[in-house]
Amino acid sequence: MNKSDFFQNVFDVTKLVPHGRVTSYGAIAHYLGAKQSSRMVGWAMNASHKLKDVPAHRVVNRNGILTGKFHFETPDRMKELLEKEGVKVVNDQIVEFDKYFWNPSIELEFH
DNA sequence: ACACTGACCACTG
DNA sequence: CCAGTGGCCAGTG
Repeated sequence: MNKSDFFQNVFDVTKLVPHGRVTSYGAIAHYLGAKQSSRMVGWAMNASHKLKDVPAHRVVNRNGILTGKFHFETPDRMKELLEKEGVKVVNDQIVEFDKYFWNPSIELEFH
């Protein structure tokens, strides 16, 4: 996997996050075999602004905090999108994050 | 070419 | 337990 593939894979995995579920930067990085490149996942999200079909709002940090909210059109946009999908957000943090967490390393595992 | 910055995370002492 | 730190690497000045 080369570098540009990494970015593309980040987008692909993000698109696979089911409606009403969320995942984390680290989980995506880990799934792609680069768990220490979670920062790059965030960077990829930044680049995903142009691609409108990437649900960047379903990607938060490992604590379920909406760290990327200020990169949306408005700071409340991310929360609105999540709550529209049934995910509760209080104080910029996802309530019962464990319940909604979608781990690609498990869900997309090949058997 | 160099230094610094991130929408982060796991490890260490 | 918590603060510090190293790793990752594309972009920017």
